[in-house]
Amino acid sequence: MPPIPNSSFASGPGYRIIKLGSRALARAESVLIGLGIKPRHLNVLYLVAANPSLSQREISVELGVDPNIMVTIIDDLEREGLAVRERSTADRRRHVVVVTAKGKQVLEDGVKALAQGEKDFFAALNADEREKFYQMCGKLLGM
Amino acid sequence: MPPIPNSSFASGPGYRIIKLGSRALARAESVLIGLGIKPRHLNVLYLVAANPSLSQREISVELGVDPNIMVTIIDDLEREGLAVRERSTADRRRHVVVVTAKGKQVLEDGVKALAQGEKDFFAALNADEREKFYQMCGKLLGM
DNA sequence: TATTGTTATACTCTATAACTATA
DNA sequence: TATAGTTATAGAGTATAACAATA
Repeated sequence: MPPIPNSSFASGPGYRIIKLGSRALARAESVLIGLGIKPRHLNVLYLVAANPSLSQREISVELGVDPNIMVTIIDDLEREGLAVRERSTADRRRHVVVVTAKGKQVLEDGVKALAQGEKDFFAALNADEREKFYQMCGKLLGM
Repeated sequence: MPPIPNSSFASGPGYRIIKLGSRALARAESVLIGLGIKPRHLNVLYLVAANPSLSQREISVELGVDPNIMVTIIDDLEREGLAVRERSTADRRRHVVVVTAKGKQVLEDGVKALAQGEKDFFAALNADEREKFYQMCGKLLGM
C-alpha cells in the first residue's frame, strides 16, 4: 500500500493532545499492570493515604467519580487486600476507607513505577522544555 | 467538607496530559454534536475525501482502527448519507468508500467547527506558546 | 489458502435510577 | 425527608474469533 497523504487530523493541535493523553493513560496502565491495579485505584489509595478517614462519598466528590463507580473501585481494593471499609461510629451510613499495610506498599511501588514511566514518556524533551510543557498544560487546564 | 490536600495525581505531568487529552476529546465531540457525527466519523471523511478509492481495510490500517469497528463507522456514515460503499470492480472483495456531496459539506462544516473549538481550547496560551506547545507535542509523539 | 468485509460474543467503562439502612 | 452506600440495568466502546464471499 503506497503512503497516504493528509491521512488524518493527527497533524492538528487538538488531535495531537488527544493522542498524547491516550498514550499517557496507556503507559500509566501498563506500568501498573504488574501491581494488579489501574490508575484509578492508585488515585484512591493516594488520596486516602494522604487523608485518613475519608468516606466513599468524599472520595467520589474529590476525584469526580460517580459514587456507584467508587463502589466497584473499593470492591477491587478490598478484594486485593489494599484497603478496607470501616463503618463510621459517628454516622453508621458512612464507610470510611482505610489503606492497609499492603496497600501502602503498593501505593509506594505504584508511585515509583509511574515516575519511571513518565521519565521515559518525556525523554524527548529536555529539562527546560519539560518544565515549560508542564506549565502550559497547567494553563490550559486553568490551574 | 473542608478542602482536601494532596488530592490526587492531577498535579503530576502525566495526569495533566491525560486530563488535557480527555478534555480535548470531549470538546471535539461537543462541537460536532450538531452535525450528528463523532470525531472518528470526521477522521474517516477527511481521509477518504483526501484519498479517493480507499478500501475499508486501507482506512482501518491508516487510522489504526480495527476493521470490525470500521464496519460500524461506515454503517453510520451510510445511514446519515455522508458516504457510500462501492464494490471494487478489480477486486470484488474490496469495499471502496466514497464521500457524498452531503458528506463533503459535513466535512467542511466539521473542520470549521473543530478549528473554532481549538481556538477556544488554546485561548490561555499566546501565539508563541501555542506554537511551542504544538512542537513539543510532536516531539513527544515522535513526529 | 489467504484476504475483505461482516457478524457474534464478551468484556470494560459509564450513566441513570431504584433500593437499603441509617440519619 | 434526606443522605451514604449499594444494586440493577442499559448503553457505548472495544477486542477476539468465527464466518461468507472472493481471490
